[in-house]
Amino acid sequence: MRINKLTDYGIVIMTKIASMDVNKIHTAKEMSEISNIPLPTVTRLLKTLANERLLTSQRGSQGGYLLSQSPSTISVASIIEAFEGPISLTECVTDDCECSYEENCSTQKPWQKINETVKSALEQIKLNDMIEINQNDGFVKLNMNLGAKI
Amino acid sequence: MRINKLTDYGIVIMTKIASMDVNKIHTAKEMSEISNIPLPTVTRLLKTLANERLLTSQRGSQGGYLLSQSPSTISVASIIEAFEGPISLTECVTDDCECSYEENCSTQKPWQKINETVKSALEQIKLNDMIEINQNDGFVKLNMNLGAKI
DNA sequence: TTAAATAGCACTAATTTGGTCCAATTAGTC
DNA sequence: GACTAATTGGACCAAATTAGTGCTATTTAA
Repeated sequence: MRINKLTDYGIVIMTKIASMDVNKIHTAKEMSEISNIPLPTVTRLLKTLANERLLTSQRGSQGGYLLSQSPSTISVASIIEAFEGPISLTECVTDDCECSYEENCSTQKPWQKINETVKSALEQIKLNDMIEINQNDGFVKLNMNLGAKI
Repeated sequence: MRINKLTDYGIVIMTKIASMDVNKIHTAKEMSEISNIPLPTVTRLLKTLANERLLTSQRGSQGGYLLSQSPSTISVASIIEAFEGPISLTECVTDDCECSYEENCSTQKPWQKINETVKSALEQIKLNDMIEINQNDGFVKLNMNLGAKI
C-alpha cells in the first residue's frame, strides 16, 4: 500500500511547479536541478504528466512545461491517477471484477466503500493545499469532508 | 497505490474466520477450500497472521488457527500492517526519512497528514464492520470520524 | 540553418511479490 | 513410551512489476 516512487516524484515536481510563477515555463533540465531528481527520470515524469493533461507542453527551443490548470483545482488524486490509473486499493473495487476465487466475495463491498473514502480524501487535497501545509508546518485546516460516515 | 495481493487475501481470510464460530479452530486446508485460494498461499497467509499475533496458532495434529482477538477489535489497518509493515503511502512519511533528493522536502509534511488520515480511516474499520457492510449491501453507517479536517 | 527542447519507443537492472518445498512440532493411538 | 499422521514454521526460488536509461525523431525560436 504505497504509491509508486515515480508517482511520488511526480507530486513533488507538480508541487514545485505550482509554487512558482504559474506563467513561467519550465524545462525538464530546470526541474531536475531544482528537485535533484535525475534528468532522465524527470523527463519521463513530465512526459507522463503532459500526456495526462496535467501539464501543457511547448515543444522546440524555449519550450517546456506549464500547469494546465490552477493549483487550486489540481488534486493529488489526479496526479496519482496520471501515473497509476484509477485509484483502487484492491483488484476488486470495480463492479465488473472477475475475481476467480469466489462466487460472491465477502470483501468486495467493504473494499468499495473503503476505496471511495480514500479516493475522496485524495481528491480534496489540491496542489495549493500541499504548498500551504508545507509552509505552515502542517497546521492547516483543509475543509475535508469525508462524509464522516463511511 | 494498491495493497498487495497477499494482503488482500489476508483480509478475505480474516473476514471469513471472523464470520464463523470464533471458538472453532481452522486449518489451512479448510480455509483454502472455503476461499478457493491455493493451499500453499493460504498456508503462508496464516503463518504471517499468526506471527503478527492476529491469529493464535496451534501446532501439531488437530491444530490450526484461531482469532486472537474479537472481530470488533481487529482493524483492517492491523491486517495490512501485518503483511506490509507500517502504513506509509510514501517513503517519506516517517520523520527520519533519509530522502536523498532534497534538503527539506516540500511534500513530506503534506504526505504525513494525508497518510495519517488514510491510516486513521483504516484503523476504524474492524472485521465486524466488514461483515456487516457485506451483509447489508453496503448500506451501513460506520461511525468513522476522520477528523473532518485533515 | 542551428540549437534547444519535447515525444516516443525500447531496453536493462533492480526490487518486490507470489508461490513452493522441506524441516520441526504436536496430538492421538497402539 | 514410541510411532504416526496432521499441521505449523521457516527458508528458498521464480515470476512479475517497477525504476531508471538511452536513443532517435520531431518541433520551434532565434
